[in-house]
Amino acid sequence: MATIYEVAKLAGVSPATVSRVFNGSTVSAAKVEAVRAAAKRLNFTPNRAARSLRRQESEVIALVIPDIENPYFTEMARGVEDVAQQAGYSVVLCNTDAQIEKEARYLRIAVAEHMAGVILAAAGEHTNLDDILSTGRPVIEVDRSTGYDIDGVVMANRAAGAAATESLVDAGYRRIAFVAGPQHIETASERAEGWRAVMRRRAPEAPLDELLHYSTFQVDGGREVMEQLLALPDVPDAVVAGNNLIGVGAIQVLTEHRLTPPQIGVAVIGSLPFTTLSPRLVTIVRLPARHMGVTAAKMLFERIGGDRQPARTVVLRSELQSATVARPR
Amino acid sequence: MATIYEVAKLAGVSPATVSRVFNGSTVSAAKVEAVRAAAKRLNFTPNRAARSLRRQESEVIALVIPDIENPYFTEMARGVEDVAQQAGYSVVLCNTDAQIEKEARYLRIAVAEHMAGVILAAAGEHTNLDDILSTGRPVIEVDRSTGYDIDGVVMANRAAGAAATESLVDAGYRRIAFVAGPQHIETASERAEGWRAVMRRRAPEAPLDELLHYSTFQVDGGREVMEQLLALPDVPDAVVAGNNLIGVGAIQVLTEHRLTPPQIGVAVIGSLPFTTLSPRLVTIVRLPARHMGVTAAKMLFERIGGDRQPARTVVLRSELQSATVARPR
DNA sequence: ATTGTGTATGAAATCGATTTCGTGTACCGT
DNA sequence: ACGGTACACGAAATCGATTTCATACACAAT
Repeated sequence: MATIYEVAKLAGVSPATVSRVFNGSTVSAAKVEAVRAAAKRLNFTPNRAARSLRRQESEVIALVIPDIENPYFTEMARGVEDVAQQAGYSVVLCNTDAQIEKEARYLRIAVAEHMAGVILAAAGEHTNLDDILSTGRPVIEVDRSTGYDIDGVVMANRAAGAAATESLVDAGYRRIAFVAGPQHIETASERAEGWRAVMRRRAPEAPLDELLHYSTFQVDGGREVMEQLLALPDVPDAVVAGNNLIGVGAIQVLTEHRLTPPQIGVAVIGSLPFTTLSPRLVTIVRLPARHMGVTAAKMLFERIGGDRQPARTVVLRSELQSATVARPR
Repeated sequence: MATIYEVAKLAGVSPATVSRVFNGSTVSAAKVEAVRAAAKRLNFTPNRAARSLRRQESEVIALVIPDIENPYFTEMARGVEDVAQQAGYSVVLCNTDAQIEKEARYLRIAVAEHMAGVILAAAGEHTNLDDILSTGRPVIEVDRSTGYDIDGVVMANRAAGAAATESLVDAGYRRIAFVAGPQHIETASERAEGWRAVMRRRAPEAPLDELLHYSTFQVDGGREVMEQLLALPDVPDAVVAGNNLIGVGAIQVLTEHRLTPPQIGVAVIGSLPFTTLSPRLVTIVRLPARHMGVTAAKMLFERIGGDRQPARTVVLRSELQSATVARPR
């Protein structure tokens, strides 16, 4: 590992000049040439630790997400990664498992490592950003808001919930259950509100309180609630899954019970990238996760670049990827 | 951000003593107490950049994988993350998209950042580890070997390919196609060899050359080859997918053609965590990806801890998660 | 009493890049 | 020709923690 001093000696200049060459300051063409040649010959790469110590900032950003195994978040991570790579930054992926303590630990590390910024999909409702924000480091919230006045990118959750429900109503279903995520997570309750609004308007006879079930945003959560729904005396004729994993769980259970669309209507909020379903049997409301990652990363780099405008929130719209066909009579 | 100097001043000791308190050197009980109190009061966290500059090593490891959106690799990442977190390290996730250039870039960063070590699922066959190994940093290869004499964790690919194939033969299929990944990736060719060996022995009449198809390790690759197979004059009666994503693609196409098991036999090497298939219709040979990550991370930390024994390779066995039922007559 | 063996601790050097400060030179306008 | 401005560039300070080196003291052994 060659240092800037060795390069300087070989090129016959001072270390300061070497630094200037690599950071685009004014250096005469001849010396630039000499430094470049020396650097190449010694296979020089600047020591990032030294740089970030001096600069008080490293070329690393943290992406903090609650579930690394959820394709929704990996798709988002992919978007973040692509933008970061372009900007010459690396991404530290921090999986919090939806636990505040793990999240807090990672946020502390982000500060201690002088990371350039953080993109955060909060683990719960009590995320504390006081410390990190007081250092001036930019934080972008994604998917869920934190209650702080910071930049963010969220999905139009209410609209997504409504679109999913609407599609089932259009197909002729009426007794439509909604399997939401944890009640205290805003993504979950907002999507449920979308469902509720459509139900009130278009299926006013349906007993909403019986049809709404909170769960976890995971496959097992979806399975569990779906089993419960099927055991009900008055089984719903359709179900909206509050996220992709709940959808997977619900459909698994339905398949096991040999109850598949269109016998029962199914709508999922979020994509199912690795399913093997026949398209067009299930309503899928696609959430642009990759785009969310890209947008958040771009905002983050604007802030890193020194942008000081007031905080913004970008709301991304969902898209009907496939719609349930009409219910058989 | 309090520094060690401020803590020292508040505690009435020298910075050296503060450092010693946090790094477990001999300090009198009274001063330990004073330093701890001062540190807590100032909310002191050691500056990682300064530490890694001095120590020539940071508490970060790199996990380099070819496809962050493949659940196989995220499952692995999960295992790595858990072990790293326990050890107090962070994980930088590096997605190479199977491109050597991106991979080389990340490896360069790993060196420049003085990362403590690297876990690498190689992008291709030409990974160059000369530079990073010459720095003495440990590298653990996972899933695919690199040709260097380093620690590694791989799957028993031949056995996995054989088990998948065997299950289909047992179920009564004979004309079993194999959709492999890219020919030059060892994982792909080894699994194909497992298939070939079983076919030779138990279905000697099958035309192996016609039945083996190389593709990409992605959903689209699986779709493409499956379409081709179905267009053949002499359609195979079963298919083995060389990895999870190929399996997804193949099953998607089969579903679209209304050709589902057991009309055609299907075996997949790798899990399909988010499918909604009826269990027991498709053979699934589970690969212990999480365990691979855990094992690799443990090996890495042994090396980071100074272990100098000769390189080891751990081979993990696959497991028959579900077996295709007998072919209908 | 003297030498030896630790232990506790502070002063100062160190890691390697960046950046401030100051000097020297070239070029411009008048 | 002279003051002024800009540029090129080296010396040295700096970022914050770790670590070496040296010192001081306590206690044991001779």
